[in-house]
Amino acid sequence: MNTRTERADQSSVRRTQILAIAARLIASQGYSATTVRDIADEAGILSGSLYHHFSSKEAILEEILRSFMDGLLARFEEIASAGTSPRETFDALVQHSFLTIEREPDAVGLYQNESAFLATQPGFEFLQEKSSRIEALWMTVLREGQAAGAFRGSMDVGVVYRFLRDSLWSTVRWFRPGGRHTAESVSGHYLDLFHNGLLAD
Amino acid sequence: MNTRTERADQSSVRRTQILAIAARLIASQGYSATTVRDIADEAGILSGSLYHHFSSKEAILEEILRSFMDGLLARFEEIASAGTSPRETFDALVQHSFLTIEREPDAVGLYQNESAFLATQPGFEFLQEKSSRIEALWMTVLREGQAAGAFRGSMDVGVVYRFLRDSLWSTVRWFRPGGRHTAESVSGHYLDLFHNGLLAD
Amino acid sequence: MNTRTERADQSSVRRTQILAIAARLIASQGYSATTVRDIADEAGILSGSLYHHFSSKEAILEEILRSFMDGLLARFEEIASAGTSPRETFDALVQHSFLTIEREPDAVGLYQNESAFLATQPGFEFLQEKSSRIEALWMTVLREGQAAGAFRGSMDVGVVYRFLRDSLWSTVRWFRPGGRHTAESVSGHYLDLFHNGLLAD
Amino acid sequence: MNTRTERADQSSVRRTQILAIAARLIASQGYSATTVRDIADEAGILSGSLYHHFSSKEAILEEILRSFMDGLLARFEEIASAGTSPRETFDALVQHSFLTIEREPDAVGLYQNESAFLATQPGFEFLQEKSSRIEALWMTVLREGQAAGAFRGSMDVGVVYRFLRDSLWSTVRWFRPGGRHTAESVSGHYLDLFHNGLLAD
DNA sequence: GATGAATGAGTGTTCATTCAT
DNA sequence: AATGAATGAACACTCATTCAT
Repeated sequence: MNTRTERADQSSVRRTQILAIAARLIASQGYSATTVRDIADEAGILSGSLYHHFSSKEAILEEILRSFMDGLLARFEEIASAGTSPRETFDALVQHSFLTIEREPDAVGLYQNESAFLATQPGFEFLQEKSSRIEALWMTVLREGQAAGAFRGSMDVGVVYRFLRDSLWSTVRWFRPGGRHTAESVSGHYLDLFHNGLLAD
Repeated sequence: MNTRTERADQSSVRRTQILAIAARLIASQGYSATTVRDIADEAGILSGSLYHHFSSKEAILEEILRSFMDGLLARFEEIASAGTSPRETFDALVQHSFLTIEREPDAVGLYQNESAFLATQPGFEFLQEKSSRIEALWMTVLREGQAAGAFRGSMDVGVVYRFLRDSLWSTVRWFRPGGRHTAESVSGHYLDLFHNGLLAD
Repeated sequence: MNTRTERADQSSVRRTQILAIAARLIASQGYSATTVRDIADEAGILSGSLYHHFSSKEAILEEILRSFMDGLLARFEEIASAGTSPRETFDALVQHSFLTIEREPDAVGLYQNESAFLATQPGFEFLQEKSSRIEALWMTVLREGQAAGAFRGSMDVGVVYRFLRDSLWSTVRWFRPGGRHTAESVSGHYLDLFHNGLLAD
Repeated sequence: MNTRTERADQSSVRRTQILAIAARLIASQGYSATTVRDIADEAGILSGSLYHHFSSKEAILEEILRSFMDGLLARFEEIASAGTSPRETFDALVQHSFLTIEREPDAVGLYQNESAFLATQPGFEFLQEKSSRIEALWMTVLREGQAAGAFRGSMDVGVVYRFLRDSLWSTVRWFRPGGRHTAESVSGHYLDLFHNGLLAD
């Protein structure tokens, strides 16, 4: 590996470190309560030095969200196009979601807290677009499941999707890696509840 | 009604107006992105004049959250002590929750966005305390339902509660009064899903 | 005079003070080398307090230039429409210009230093417009003077105007009120030179 | 030519390029509004790399001004000591000045905009000194012209010099090489006006 | 109860400059 | 001769808060 490549890699490493730090702080304090000085302090540099790597505070936020959404959508699309039955696909989508919460809790938390407001802001239109595509993908699975007789046909799929989605992603607030739960165990509880409901019999 | 009472009432009216404005702004933009000037502008006064009504920006936030939590807990306790069956109690709790979202969407939204971070801040310990009591109340209903054979006994009540709670309150993000849904219709969808689950048969 | 009027006047007084301070500093150091702290320091307030009176540093600059240009153009138009002979009008324009330099040397100096660059900047289009109208007004006087046989007909009026204008307004760099020269004496020298030229006979 | 000399020449070429770029940017935007990054960008290098050629931003400015002033004064001295008549000398000084504006508009423009402020700054005393010598040289020509009966004796030579100088050098703001005017044509207009004045007869 | 002027701390960002590589 | 990461000071501007009027 030559010197130029090493340097580019180091640069990439530095950027990635900063993005991780920023994601953590923004996820826990909120975007506007997190200062660039907070981020720089944790990165061990001065706040002005951040601008060597990123053009603005907002650009950091955008990069975190964009790469999170891109990765998530890509993986969801793989799962949806795997040719499995609607119920199997649904279960796999759920399992991957909990895996994502386990692996990237900061990006998930940040998205949960900030995306509603950001989606309307210039430069963040991609949030709307990606989440629409994710919604369409889940809705398709639910509708196909109804058509195939796997899911109850009487439900309003649009409303059900929202209940499922919110219940799933809100998990990030209490399910943190290293605690009592794993992605797998939470997935299990989630699927049991949403498959069968609360009622006995 | 004497002059003193009238004045106190006017003051109270003004306070209530300001609290409503603040709740709306904070719910939509977040606490730290909402300035006291934003609030004052909407109230038609100068920002400094807010301090005749409230001692600080934080005090406004606290008052909104405290009265919201107090009211909610009080009503939940009424419902829980009505002597109905666990399933009836559960359904009533759900219905009242959606009614609360319909009536006080700003307080609910604000609570959803800010409470996680605030709960650890000095002066906001009451958030932790009230929400613990609410949690205990719901958990009791769920456990009693299991004991009575109404709810499936195999579920982890703690995890189920979180799924139920998050799904329910997150509704505030898409169910706004005056839209396609009413508290009643959303309640219906919610109870159908959580009672019976997704799966057919 | 009631309290409200007094206060509005004080406010106006404060603004005027700040504008005068800013004009002086910007005229001597340049706009971008003059900081809002420089201005605030001289005004005896903190830099942030300037924003109670003006929305931005640029707004201060704009207000100085706009009121200067408006006043100058208005007076020039009065002079040009007084019905005097071309030569009398010309002399009066010159005399008023030197009077302006004597009375508002900071605005004149600031205009000399910054207007060329600013004229192309958004929000400062008025500079171009006003100076075009001033140019048209002088050119008319010069052309009428040629037509009337008062001024030599062989000269290129456009070029001559520029020589006259630059020589006149550049005076601000060395003719400061309170020095060896007065507006009247400098006017005399200027008119003698430009009327009769350098050459003897 | 040996390697060392070649290298020094390359270095010299690079320096000259950078000086030309800097002169152009500073002339059009002003010194403090021109960043070292602006200069480096146009030179195709990073801003830090400028410091291999110049010790500071100020050193660039100084070098531009010093070489401009040295060249101008040297040429003026040649003209003044050519033994021609005062009027011929005067005309030659004017002609050379316009030639200088045509050849080095950036240095001239930069000097016009910045020298008044810079002259008082440490490290730029040479500006004062050179311009004093230039002034003395022109004043001598004017006085000798008066003594010889070529120029009118009634004029205040000090004031006249300033009018002549400002009118001449301000030309840089509107006379740019490649436009409608040449140094020669502008010289002609200038000399006609200042020789003979505006008035007919 | 409200104004308007001001404070003082802090915000995101820019800049000339340094230096190991 | 140039890079790229960093510095440290400064910048324009914002904010919650205070207080005399």
